[in-house]
Amino acid sequence: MSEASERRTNKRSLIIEAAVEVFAERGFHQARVSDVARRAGVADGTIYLYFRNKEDLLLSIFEEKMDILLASLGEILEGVHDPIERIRRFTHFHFDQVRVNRLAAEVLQVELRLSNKFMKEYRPEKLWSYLGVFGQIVRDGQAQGLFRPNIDPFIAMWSFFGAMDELAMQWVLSKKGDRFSLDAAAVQVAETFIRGMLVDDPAVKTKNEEVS
Amino acid sequence: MSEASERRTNKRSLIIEAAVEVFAERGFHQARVSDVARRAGVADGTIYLYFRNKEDLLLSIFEEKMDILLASLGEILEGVHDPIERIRRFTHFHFDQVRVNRLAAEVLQVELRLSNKFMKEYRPEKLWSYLGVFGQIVRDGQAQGLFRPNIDPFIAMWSFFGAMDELAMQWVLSKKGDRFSLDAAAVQVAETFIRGMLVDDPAVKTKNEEVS
Amino acid sequence: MSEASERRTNKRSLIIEAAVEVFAERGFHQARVSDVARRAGVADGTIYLYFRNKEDLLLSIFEEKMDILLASLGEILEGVHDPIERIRRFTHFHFDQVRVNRLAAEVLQVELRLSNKFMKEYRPEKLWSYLGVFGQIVRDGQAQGLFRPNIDPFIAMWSFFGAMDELAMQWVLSKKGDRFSLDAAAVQVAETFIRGMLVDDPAVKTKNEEVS
Amino acid sequence: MSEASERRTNKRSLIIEAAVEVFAERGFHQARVSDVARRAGVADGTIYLYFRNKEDLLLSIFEEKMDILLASLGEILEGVHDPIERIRRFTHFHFDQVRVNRLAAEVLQVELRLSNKFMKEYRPEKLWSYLGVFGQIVRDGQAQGLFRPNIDPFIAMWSFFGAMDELAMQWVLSKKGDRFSLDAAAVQVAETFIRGMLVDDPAVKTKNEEVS
DNA sequence: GATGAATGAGGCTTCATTCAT
DNA sequence: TATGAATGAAGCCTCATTCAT
Repeated sequence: MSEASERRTNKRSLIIEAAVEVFAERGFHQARVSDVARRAGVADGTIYLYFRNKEDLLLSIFEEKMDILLASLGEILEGVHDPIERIRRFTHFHFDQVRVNRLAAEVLQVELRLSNKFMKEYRPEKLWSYLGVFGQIVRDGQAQGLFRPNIDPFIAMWSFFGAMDELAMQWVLSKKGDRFSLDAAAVQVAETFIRGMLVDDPAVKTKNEEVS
Repeated sequence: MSEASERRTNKRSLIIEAAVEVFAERGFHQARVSDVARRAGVADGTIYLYFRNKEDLLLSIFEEKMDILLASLGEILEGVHDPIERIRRFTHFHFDQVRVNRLAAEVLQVELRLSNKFMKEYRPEKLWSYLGVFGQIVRDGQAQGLFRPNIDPFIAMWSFFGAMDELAMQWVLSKKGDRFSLDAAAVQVAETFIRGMLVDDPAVKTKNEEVS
Repeated sequence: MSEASERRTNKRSLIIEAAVEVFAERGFHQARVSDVARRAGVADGTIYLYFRNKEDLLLSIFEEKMDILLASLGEILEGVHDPIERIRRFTHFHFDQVRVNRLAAEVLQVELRLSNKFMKEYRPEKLWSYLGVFGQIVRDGQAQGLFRPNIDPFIAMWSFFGAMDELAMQWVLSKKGDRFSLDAAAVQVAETFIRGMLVDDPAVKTKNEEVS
Repeated sequence: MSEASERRTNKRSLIIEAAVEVFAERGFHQARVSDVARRAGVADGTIYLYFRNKEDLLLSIFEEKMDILLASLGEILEGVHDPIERIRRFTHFHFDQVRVNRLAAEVLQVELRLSNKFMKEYRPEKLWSYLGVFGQIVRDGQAQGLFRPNIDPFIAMWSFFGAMDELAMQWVLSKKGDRFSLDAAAVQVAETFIRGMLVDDPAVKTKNEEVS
């Protein structure tokens, strides 16, 4: 990477990280662009060299974080072929990310939804890719006779995401995370969805790690 | 005074219904109070005789619709004691409401989240009551030995809600609802969560109505 | 006129007159909308109840003043049928207006031209009506055999306006109007254009009032 | 170094020509300095090596073009002593320039007026020199007994310029120049002003070339 | 209760200009 | 000379809310 493009990347990252912090603290609508600029240590106008407008900055946080998420998810699932195990890893990975990247999670969970553009116009293709991984696991599981064939992978995928997302939201909103642990949430979501999709033949449930 | 004419003169209801339409069309932040006033056929100032401010109007929609929802849910579950059956009825009821009251659903799904106050300060106690019904079903099921004791009802309740909510959101956002039917979603969510929470003993799965 | 509409008209006029003063003093681009508001004794936002934006305010000054100008020109020319006399009256009327309404003239002369919209997009139909009167005088004069038939009324009209306009501009820019008197300008422009358009036959020049 | 390659390396000329184009296309206020830089193929900052600021660039166009205009006008009038013929040549020369250098004309006509500094502070001395030629013609004509002595050369000069300028503006604004030809305008302006200023004695009108 | 004209705070964004390289 | 990334001042406009009628 050349020095020029590195500086460019650095400044962009600087602003993204500042925006994550400021948006998480004050909320997207309450946050002023100049707050983000001050936090990033740049002039107000500099932000507009890297982002079209304030909303683009929010969406860019999403894109940026989803890129990282997608890459990391790939690594986590690499070499794991059993659909059941893949679901467990996916779930734990997702909640781990929420914990590790709490501020970003807060922005994505809470603030991104404030954006009309995001909810109604923006096509979150990166999110679709992310969830598409789950959809494929379901289809693979069905092909292997693990999951019931009348499960609609599309419905499964969105209900799985909705469950995790809502729990993440509740965890983020309860600032202290004191209602429940993310680990407990991960275990319960994974086991519920796995069991919920399994065929009735109990023979397959051999690798169940859950203590029940 | 007939119910129809009462509604006619009931400015508050007029405004609520107008707000539901306008918020659904333009989004909460994009919608102007004067838009709501024009749609309701009242003056801007009149809105402030019934609601403290724009946000109060949004929250009032929520409260109003939740009151109806809570009452209706009570009727639906009345006389039904089997936890499994109660979950099935709850799920179908929820998605039915989304379909029947599509605009209100859109406002609740999409727009309520736009309100900072709602997400960070407002305590949606009506929503908690609504979901608390589910939490109680889980506890009842556990008491009856139907559901695994290590299921955390709190986590179960929010993941259940998140799953339904996200599916409703996807259904609403796909303006034509052509990706999947709400009925299919209702069946799948109910069966997944029921099976997902059941104890391992297969003896209990006698009343499974699902075609699998 | 009802009380309501009168108040509306009054506030609108108040703003127009304030804008004429402020634009004349500071120039259109230098003037702030809040300057106009303060001068008019209204809130900033009130201006936007009557005008779409700052530029619309400038164009509205033009429209408003041209309406008055057009009406007054009609009165001045009423009952005067001789084309030569009509040109003299037109010319004197125009320069009289510049003198009497100096601020408005300054805005129209100097500031209106700052508006790209005016110069390139806006169709100044009121100005065309105003000049059209001159064009008709030329055609009438030609029909009466007074003015040379190869005079193009369109060219005559715009060169006549250009001559008056530039002199008005020079008079306005020389803040003291000390280079020349508007009366002298009126006489000279009128006589130059009249003589410039007359047929060669000297017989017609009987009514020349100019002292030469 | 050939003239072509000199121009190639003469950044100043490159920038001037780029500015003429960009200002003509978008207008002075709408044009961005970076637009001019891009068109000229230089960096934004380079412009400030040759011009103090954006306005200086505009005024430099004016100075540059007026220098050429003044020199050319001198050549055109060289050896022509008859005031009437000099006016004719002046007029045709002016409109020829408008036609030949349409973009520059547009900038001078329309955009120069956009500069507050030009209208209110800047002394367009080159323009005064240009018009001073006309003023001198008038005085010469008066000295020769051709033009009426009560013609004020200052008023004559500005009304002459205003007439030409407004016609040029109308021609430029009617993008196709289809309302009238510049030749017709030149003839009519010249003849109108000549006849308009002549003494009453018809004996002098011997060289009238106009077809009337 | 009802009206709707008036209010006025507040912030996103542009773009001419600078200056370290 | 040349670059172009960075600067940061400055102001138009929106729209929720008020209050005199």
